Amino acid sequence: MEGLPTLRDVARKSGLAISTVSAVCRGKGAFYHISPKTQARVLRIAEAIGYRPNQLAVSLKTGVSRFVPVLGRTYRVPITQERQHNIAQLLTQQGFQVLLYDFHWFDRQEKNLLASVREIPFAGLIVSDLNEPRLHQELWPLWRKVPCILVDSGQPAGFDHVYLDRHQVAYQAARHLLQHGYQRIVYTIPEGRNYWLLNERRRGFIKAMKEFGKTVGQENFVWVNPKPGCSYQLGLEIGQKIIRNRPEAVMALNDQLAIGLIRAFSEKGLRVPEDIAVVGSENLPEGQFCQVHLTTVDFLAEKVATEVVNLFRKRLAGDWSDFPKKIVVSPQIVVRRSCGCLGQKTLEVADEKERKQ
Amino acid sequence: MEGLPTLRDVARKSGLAISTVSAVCRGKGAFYHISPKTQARVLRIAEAIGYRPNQLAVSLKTGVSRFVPVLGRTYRVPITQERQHNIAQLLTQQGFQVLLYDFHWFDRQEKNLLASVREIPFAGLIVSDLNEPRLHQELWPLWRKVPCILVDSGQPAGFDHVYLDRHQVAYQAARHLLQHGYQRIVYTIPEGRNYWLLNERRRGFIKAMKEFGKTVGQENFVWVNPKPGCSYQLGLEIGQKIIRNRPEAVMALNDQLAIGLIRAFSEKGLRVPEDIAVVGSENLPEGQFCQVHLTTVDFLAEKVATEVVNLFRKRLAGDWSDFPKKIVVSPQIVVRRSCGCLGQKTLEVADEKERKQ
DNA sequence: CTGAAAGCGCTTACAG
DNA sequence: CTGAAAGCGCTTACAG
Repeated sequence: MEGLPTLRDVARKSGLAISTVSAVCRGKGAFYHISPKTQARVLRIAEAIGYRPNQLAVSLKTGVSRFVPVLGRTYRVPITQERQHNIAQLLTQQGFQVLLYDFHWFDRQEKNLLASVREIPFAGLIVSDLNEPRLHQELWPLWRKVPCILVDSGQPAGFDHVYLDRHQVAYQAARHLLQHGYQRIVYTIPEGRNYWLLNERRRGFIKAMKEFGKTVGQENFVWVNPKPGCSYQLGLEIGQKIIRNRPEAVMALNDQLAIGLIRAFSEKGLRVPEDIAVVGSENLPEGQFCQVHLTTVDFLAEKVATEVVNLFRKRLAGDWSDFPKKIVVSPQIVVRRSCGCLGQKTLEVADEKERKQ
Repeated sequence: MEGLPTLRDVARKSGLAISTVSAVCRGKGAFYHISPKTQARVLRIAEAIGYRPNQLAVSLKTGVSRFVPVLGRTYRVPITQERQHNIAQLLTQQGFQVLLYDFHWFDRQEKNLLASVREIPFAGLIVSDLNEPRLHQELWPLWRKVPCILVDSGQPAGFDHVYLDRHQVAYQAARHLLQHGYQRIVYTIPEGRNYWLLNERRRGFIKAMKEFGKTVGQENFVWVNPKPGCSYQLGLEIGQKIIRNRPEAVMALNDQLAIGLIRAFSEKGLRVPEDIAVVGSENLPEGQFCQVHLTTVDFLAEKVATEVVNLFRKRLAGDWSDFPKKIVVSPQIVVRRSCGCLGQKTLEVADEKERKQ
């Protein structure tokens, strides 16, 4: 830190007062009627010695911070990485300083994380993937009328929340399968976990099944225990087990798991989608490039990120009129080959027919 | 930011002077002979009103910053994400505030990135994946006797540099193939790029080939154009093309590409490794779980991250005795099934035999 | 048009 | 043991 040029250095070099130089550097030269000649000289000197305002001092003085901690759970989870990346990019491009934290670094010590975050005055907070309601409480001491946007985080009371509609994820996938005549459908779902976004998936699945006159029981779920970075292999393992029960279609928790499933089925001589269909969710790039191109439900990370940052800026601008707000982003099914449909157009026609019957 | 409790609030509540409270909060109570009773009272009050020292003010006053910008190129590149994650975790756990930047956000406007970084006084800098020598120059104005550790970044003059040995990556992979009798080996290498780490790979490849009495020509390279997130499919495409020339073994630029290759070969009825061998590099989790478990060269992201952070802290502690230092981390071959070896032990025996001949 | 002065929240000698 | 004072680098009325 030592030796960075300061406003005083520029003032001394230019023979002007600090306040004059400050005004020019902030672009307020015209406002203070400082002559263009003087302004140009100041700017030239500042440039020459490499002066940049010290944001720490600026923040301290003005009480306005540009720091935005972005907390999430991204380790080896491509879809959350993608979203986090998009959020950070938007914030950075808009002049914020992004402090990135991963819950994975703290391992059940989220309090340490939050304590560390509290030491720097921030413009606001973005918190993703916080499913445990008890942790929502922890956020309160951090949060004093400064924007705090939760993302994909259960049902936080008294917080703005932007999330991707998991009910729709499951509903769209199941409906798509049912429309194509698949009857015995199973859904791979993490076991022993019970958070809201997951329940939403279950509910969406059940709703679609009911609409097609089917009941849902234990036999429609396959309990899995996903670990970061290993979804693909989990799909392989689960796929081998599932085969015994001969379902007609599988809804995978995510794309990597789906790709693993497809692999497992092929190895056992089953054809996808003729013998068994697979639908993923997330829409990662690899889904376009596996052996059977994956039909999946796009999580629209970029759209979610945009909504998050827009809401964040709205709050920062002082508009709390609709607080607390829920923004629900609807996912979008992407039809490729893994469930035997013929393309979106054809699908819609089939859909129409079905309704008329 | 408004309304955060300050030292003054604690002082007023406790009826003590600000400096006394400050001493206690910094754990310097004993040093100043402040009575335990007083200390306990101060701490209790601070806790009660949720006081935390404002790091911006602390930095400004002491001239010591805990901010560490970590720059890199991680978008949809699992291996750099892994390394970045490890570095950020170590730094955060050691009390630094990590500012994460991705070159991808700036798209040829790295100057904007650096300008933004310069506005906050930092403890030091970690810069990864900066292969263009012209950009090394840009770092100089940022860097005034504050640690700046480059990672996997070409051959920066006058900077500390920690990198994974790409020469070894290619050498180990090629040698492994040659030891198993594979003759016609091709290496998939990005085309139209010419940076040092890539050249190191070429050199390592050539060295191994020479050691086995083989010459290397254009026919030993397959030029590819990798895009983030699409390596898997690139492998599929390239695999289909490569088949025409019937090589016996392929060294893939990375694991995802390797997995794609294996897929492509299988689809054409070639058996891996009986008909054609594939070696990856990076050692991502998925390599353990693809159809043929991938033999690959581990990039040891965690080890690299540890070296980076250790060197960073050494510099921060004022020890510049060995500056500028190069730390070269050697990768490690991970033998699985995709090149037909029988396991590390057997391999080494084969190796010995070969040398004796 | 320009400059002197106060103060953001803290730490650090230094005086009592 | 405790407190008054200066100052980190900046911004912002306000006086000239």
